[in-house]
Amino acid sequence: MTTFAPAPAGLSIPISDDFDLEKIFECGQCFRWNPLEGGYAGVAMGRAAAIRYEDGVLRIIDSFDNDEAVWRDYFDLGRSYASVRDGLAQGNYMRCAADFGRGIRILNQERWESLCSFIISQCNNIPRIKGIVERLCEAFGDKIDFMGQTWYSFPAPDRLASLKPEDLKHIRAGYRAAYIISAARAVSSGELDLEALASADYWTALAALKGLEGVGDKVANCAILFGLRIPNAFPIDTWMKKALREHFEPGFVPEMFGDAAGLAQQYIFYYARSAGRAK
DNA sequence: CCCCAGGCGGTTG
DNA sequence: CAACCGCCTGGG
Repeated sequence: MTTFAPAPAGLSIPISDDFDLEKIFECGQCFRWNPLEGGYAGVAMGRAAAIRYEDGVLRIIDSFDNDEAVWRDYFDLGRSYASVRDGLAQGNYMRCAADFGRGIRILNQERWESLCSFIISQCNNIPRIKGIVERLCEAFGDKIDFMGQTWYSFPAPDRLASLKPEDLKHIRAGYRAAYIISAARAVSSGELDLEALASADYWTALAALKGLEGVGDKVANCAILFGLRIPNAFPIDTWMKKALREHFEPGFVPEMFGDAAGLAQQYIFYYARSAGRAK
């Protein structure tokens, strides 16, 4: 410990790759970030944080230790998105989608939070998903004091495993409450090892996750892409179905994108959804 | 009132 | 196999 080096107030990380904070937080991959003063504020990895991006510099101040490595990993800064995007921009439709989604990055989110959040997402709209997730965190997460406010971490599976569906009544998750608890129990007991699955191959992870109640192809692929960080997962929801039907050959398989499939999915999804909303 | 919203699981033809 | 339907809840 040196006496002359003041503790940094926060992080300043210069970025030269694709990076658009609004697209990253609004493209539907995460549910706990909200706009604040030209940037975003929220909670990830047990840290409340305020984040902004201006003039090519990512500025972060968090409630814990401002560990640059943690946030570099979260924003996937070790991967060059510009070059992957360039490779995906083939054919008119994919070129448009990739251009439109330029700046999206796939966040490396916590495994359990990602799985649980996408269980909640099924047959639901984003404002309501965010509401349910926030109520879940307020009720069962740990308090975090930050910027004069109280924030809450995402509750660990152990915390939820002992609950009964009635205990989640006020969360207003509806029929998904039972799914949340049974998934929490599977993770908490070690029956489902998310850490191990992260180093497994895609098909192994898919089969294991689909063994959970209330987890089918869509939810499993989201958890694999965003939580297990397996890059070739390809979640197909109603928007993706429509886009694939209208703009791809009937014999399309996501494997044709290889390890860039997950990012391709994000570009297609973000593009299709924005077009659908504009109508 | 109806319908839909980033599904899943069980049943039926 | 495909098609259908109920499930909780909230918003348009």
